[in-house]
Amino acid sequence: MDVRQLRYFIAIVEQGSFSRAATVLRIAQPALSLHVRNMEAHLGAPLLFRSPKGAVPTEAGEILLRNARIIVEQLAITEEEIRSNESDPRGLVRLGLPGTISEILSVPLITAARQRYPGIQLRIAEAMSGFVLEWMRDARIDLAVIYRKVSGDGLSTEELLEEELAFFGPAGGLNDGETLPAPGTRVSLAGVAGLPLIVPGEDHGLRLLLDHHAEVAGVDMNVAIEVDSYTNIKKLVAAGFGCSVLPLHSISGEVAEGALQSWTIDGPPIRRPVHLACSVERPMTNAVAAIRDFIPELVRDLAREGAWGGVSEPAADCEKG
Amino acid sequence: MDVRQLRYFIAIVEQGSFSRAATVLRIAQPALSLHVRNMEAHLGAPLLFRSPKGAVPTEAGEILLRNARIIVEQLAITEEEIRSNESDPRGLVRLGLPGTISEILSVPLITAARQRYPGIQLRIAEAMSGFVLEWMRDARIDLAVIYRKVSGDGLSTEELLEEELAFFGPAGGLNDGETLPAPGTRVSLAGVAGLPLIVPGEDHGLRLLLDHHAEVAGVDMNVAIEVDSYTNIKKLVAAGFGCSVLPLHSISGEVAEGALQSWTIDGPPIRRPVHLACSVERPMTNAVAAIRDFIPELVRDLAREGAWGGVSEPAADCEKG
DNA sequence: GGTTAATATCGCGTATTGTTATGTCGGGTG
DNA sequence: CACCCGACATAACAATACGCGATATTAACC
Repeated sequence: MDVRQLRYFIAIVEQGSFSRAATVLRIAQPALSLHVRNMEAHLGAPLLFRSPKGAVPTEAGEILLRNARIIVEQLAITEEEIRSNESDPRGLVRLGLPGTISEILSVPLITAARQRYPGIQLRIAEAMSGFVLEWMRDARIDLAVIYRKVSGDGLSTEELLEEELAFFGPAGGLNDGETLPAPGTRVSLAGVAGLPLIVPGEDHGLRLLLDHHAEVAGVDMNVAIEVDSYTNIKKLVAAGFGCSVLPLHSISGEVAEGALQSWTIDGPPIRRPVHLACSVERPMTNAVAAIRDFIPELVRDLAREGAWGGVSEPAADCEKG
Repeated sequence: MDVRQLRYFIAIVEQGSFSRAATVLRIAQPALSLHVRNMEAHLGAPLLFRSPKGAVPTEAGEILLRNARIIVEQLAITEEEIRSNESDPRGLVRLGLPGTISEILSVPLITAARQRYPGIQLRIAEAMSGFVLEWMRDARIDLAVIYRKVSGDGLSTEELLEEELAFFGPAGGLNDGETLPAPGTRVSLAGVAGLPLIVPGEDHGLRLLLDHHAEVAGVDMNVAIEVDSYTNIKKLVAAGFGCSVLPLHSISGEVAEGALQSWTIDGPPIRRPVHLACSVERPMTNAVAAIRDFIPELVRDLAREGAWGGVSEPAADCEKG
């Protein structure tokens, strides 16, 4: 049996007549005769009692009618459910962020997402870029913001922007008396590499980036302290134990407060891309897809407002489907 | 959406692959591609996540799958329900019978019907033929056994048999001393009309029949007592207050017990047809139809066994559908 | 880099579905 | 009582959908 036949049957019973149902259904009356006849043949029982005044359901017809209504209704509900799920996604979205990104993105994202997608529950996990990527591979999170482009391995990334890293030091000068560059001047990598540096450990993306730039520039870095936390790096720098390199936006607060001072690095700027990663091998819930599409928008807005120190809005290259 | 598409979709998900589902469904794989694509276009959402390893449902697909299973199941249940209802009718069947018929038919009918159609509940109402017909018109009963042929008025009748009426009197002779015919002899209507008669009132089918026969034979009936109950007629006759005319079978018990004696009426036999009436304008439940078809069979069997004094098995003429 | 195994696309034949025209049957009406 | 009308049934034909086979495309695997 076919739902179309069920619909037709319901219409006939509701109209009490083949011909009236035909006009309502905008088809010709013989089509209904045929359909009912086929159904009756299929079920081996008369469904409608025809009379010159119209048609009324037989006992079998009553049974069919009762069930047909349920089935047709169920179908409509199903379509509605799917459609509403498309237009108004709901469910949990787990997002992994590195600390510096979280610091600037978490609050705007949560507030904006809650407003735009009330049905979506965001769970943000904060960790270093490497861990975030690992979680992503383990499917412990649905989306990740990381500092590298990843392709293959079931992941796909979309570049959000490129952050420019800034060299910064304590506003009050270094504890060991070494002189810092004059405020507002441009500094060269070679000129500051000799200052005591507070940087993350060697398996960190930022450290690798700095090492790479130092190598290209042919200078040795004077690594004074290795700390695996952006907050602690900033605190140690503010306390005068050395200088460091971090995204501009993550130190702008302390700079404004007068705890830190920063210099623009001369020569090739040290930049790192910020990517949004999503799984390409698992089907994504609509909630995840909504957030995935929402984050780049939000980041663009933040960058435009100047809230994000980064630059360069790249073209999207994340396969979305 | 179409149930066929739902079935196909379920098969694809269960098989985890378009092509495997195609072989299971015994259709070509491109057909499945098309169907899924149509469904996705219709719903405005991807349903399956295709990969070189097969296909898994997306979020929308999961919703659809869950509902599709229910719908397909519901359809199967519906068909099953209708079919089982056809093969094993159940429900209430209200049957109206005149007293003399009930006396012979009720017990065999109830026992036989209960065995053959365990799902059917028989409710037998007993009343004089005229009342039974009235109930039938008021749709207070589904089937009626009556003594006349009825056509039109939304009713249709099937003749079950023709009862032959017998003249009978008290075995011990009449109270007033009038002489009864010799046992075993044939009597003429004219010869017995003068005896005191105990008959039903004038609006009774049996009384009308007797009046008609008396008129045709040109004799006057000596109506001694009018009683509207077959049982009471028999009791009064047995008590010697007069003679009467009733169907042979309804007095055979008392004749055998020696309470009554009966004579065959010479000349044109007094007969009345027994009809089974059913509504032709209301659709009949299968239970009613089953009993309607069952009663003639049973009556035939009873007549064959001799349990029914009637004769003449007519051809069925009741429209059955 | 070729092979394999999966889905997507295309063109065509056929079966299903719907339409128009006509038939049949009952009931109501002059 | 004949007539007409309204309702369902039937038949021949047209449009659409469906399924098939061949082939393209893609990603994974060796």
